[in-house]
Amino acid sequence: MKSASATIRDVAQVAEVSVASVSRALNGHSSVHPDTRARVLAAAKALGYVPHAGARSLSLARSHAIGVVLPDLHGEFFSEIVRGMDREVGARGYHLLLSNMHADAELAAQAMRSMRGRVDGLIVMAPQLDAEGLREALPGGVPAVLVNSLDGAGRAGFRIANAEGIATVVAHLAATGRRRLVHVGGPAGNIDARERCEGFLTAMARHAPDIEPVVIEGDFREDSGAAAVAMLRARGVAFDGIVAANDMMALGVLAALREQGLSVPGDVAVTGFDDIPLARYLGLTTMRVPLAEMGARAVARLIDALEGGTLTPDTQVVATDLVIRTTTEALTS
Amino acid sequence: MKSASATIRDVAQVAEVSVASVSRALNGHSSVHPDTRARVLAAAKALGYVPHAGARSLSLARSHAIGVVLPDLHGEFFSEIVRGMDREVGARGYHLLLSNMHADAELAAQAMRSMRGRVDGLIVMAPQLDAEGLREALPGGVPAVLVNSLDGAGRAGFRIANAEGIATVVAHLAATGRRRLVHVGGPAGNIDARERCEGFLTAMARHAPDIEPVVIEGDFREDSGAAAVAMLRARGVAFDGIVAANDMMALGVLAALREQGLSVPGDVAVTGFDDIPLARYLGLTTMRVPLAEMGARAVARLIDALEGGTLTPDTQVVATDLVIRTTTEALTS
DNA sequence: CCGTTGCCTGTAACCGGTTACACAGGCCGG
DNA sequence: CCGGCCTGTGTAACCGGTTACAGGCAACGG
Repeated sequence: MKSASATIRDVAQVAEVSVASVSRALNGHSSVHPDTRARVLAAAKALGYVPHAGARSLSLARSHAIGVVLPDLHGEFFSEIVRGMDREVGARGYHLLLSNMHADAELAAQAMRSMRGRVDGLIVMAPQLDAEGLREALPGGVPAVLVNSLDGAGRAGFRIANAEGIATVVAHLAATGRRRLVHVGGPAGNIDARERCEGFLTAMARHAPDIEPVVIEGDFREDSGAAAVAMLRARGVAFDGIVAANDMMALGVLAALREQGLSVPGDVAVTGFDDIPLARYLGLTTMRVPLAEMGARAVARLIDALEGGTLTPDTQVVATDLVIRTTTEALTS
Repeated sequence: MKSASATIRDVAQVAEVSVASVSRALNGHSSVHPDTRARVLAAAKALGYVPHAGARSLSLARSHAIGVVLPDLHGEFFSEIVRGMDREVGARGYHLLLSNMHADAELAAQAMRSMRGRVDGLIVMAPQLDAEGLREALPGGVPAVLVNSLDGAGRAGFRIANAEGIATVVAHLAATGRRRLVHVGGPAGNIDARERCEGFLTAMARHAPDIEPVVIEGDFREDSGAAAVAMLRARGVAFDGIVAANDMMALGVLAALREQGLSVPGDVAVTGFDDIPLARYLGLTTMRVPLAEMGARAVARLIDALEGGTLTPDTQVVATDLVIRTTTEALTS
């Protein structure tokens, strides 16, 4: 029981061998005499020796940690992704270093820089950064995988099939007889939000060319879904379906509609996007995005590259699945 | 644009000064001539120099990272706590290093050891470890704050006022006329589960001494809540209230009850514990535990200690609040 | 009996920072 | 003119590991 932790030199002294032998013995090198190894192991145990990971990674130029940069941990969207990463990372003997990033590009760059020498690779989720800001923020020498981010300069990455997903949603709603659709979009500047919005407009042009599509900008949070409904009612817009750009806003929409005495799905159908765990409980029809799987795949790809492979600079698209629940049940008219 | 990152010596060479001056200039020491500082800054920018955090922390014996050890990231319980930690840690310029821990004490110890030299302090959430296992697993030299864990050996910690919380729940149910209560408990060996279970029995002894309290063991996950209901029905147990040891099981209970044609709260009242975000959406009456706040406080306490304060080895109790929603509405008989 | 080989071990350099200490030079007062 | 102080800088040790390289020693063949 000592307060100051033992170093490898302490172990060497107790075992009466050199530090080199201690290092070799503890790392399972073959060229160590069994007797020596035993003495070293005994000394290490007696001293309660634990290798200093920082020193080791400095000398090995390998930290066995990967850094995760994300906008925030609010809501289940990022939580799910991180959960998937955590699982994969644990299975492969790595650690996860979290870093929150503000929207500001300069601070984002700072956050990433502060990880150099601390992690072997980076996973960056920066849906709110433009290509320019992202390229500047990304440090030079570190392998990085981008998730839901604009591809600044040919980096490896993952992105969600947003436009296709929204198109599926619109088609589904059209099939159940809804045509006067409103899209509640995400914040300006967010790449997912933009792709989903554009997908909505494209799909509407095909499925309901005679209808003028309505888009209201939200911020991906619950409140803005409710606010969108309030605005629609205030303006007297007629609608029979609301396509929210994510699940949280859809929940706000649901609550607001019910509060206004509108029935779902009787009067209005509602859809979300992401299929966060919460959606299942509320019967929300949504596009399932394999969030945890995407996180795990990002980690796997990064670690594969770190351990000898190469990081091909292409963007992999993760597909989405329509999950039909009660908020879009067919009208029984 | 170089692949190999520049070191401080490269900067020194370009700026034509010594490494000491570079270090001093970049760290804002006062005893640096303005001209020198300017040359250093220019050279650093030209080379795209970013300090190597690993090397720095080795020499400073300070990593500005704190390690978090937890059982898993499933469910919102730990997610919420981590979110609170993340917020606090970001505000104070630290990083969070995550490490999942298996239930096995030996693996848990391994996980903690692997963090030595990588973090300045540890936050340990190990509700499933007994005092013995925890004491063995905890590394010697690292300051640690325990959250929801048995206090192995006078460590600083936080714990939830579980027994008091459950007592409040039982009292609330009794006040609405429910007396035949069933407790669906958490997994054996989990400290929160045990405290909640004991709290339930104690409270029952006071509020309904004539009733034989029923306890069914679950595992804190949704399925086991449903399984508990199935078992109760199979055994023909009569009950008018179910006190689940956490929210997730309460959700399983709710679903199973409705599937069996029982009305909530008409036939049966249901309560959870934790007040995870999900609970609000489902109208679940529960005890609110300030999870994020607890995470933030744990971090704050640890960092305060790291930065000069001392870590007092006492356990702070976080209080819970009863949140009454629809699953325990009073009977209108 | 000697050279070679293979096994094991120790010395010391290195990873990339920080900083104690020494010291050069300019300025001051005596 | 000289000693002391103050400012700014460089040299080198150190943090705690890993490992290239050199070398000691026993066994072995010629």
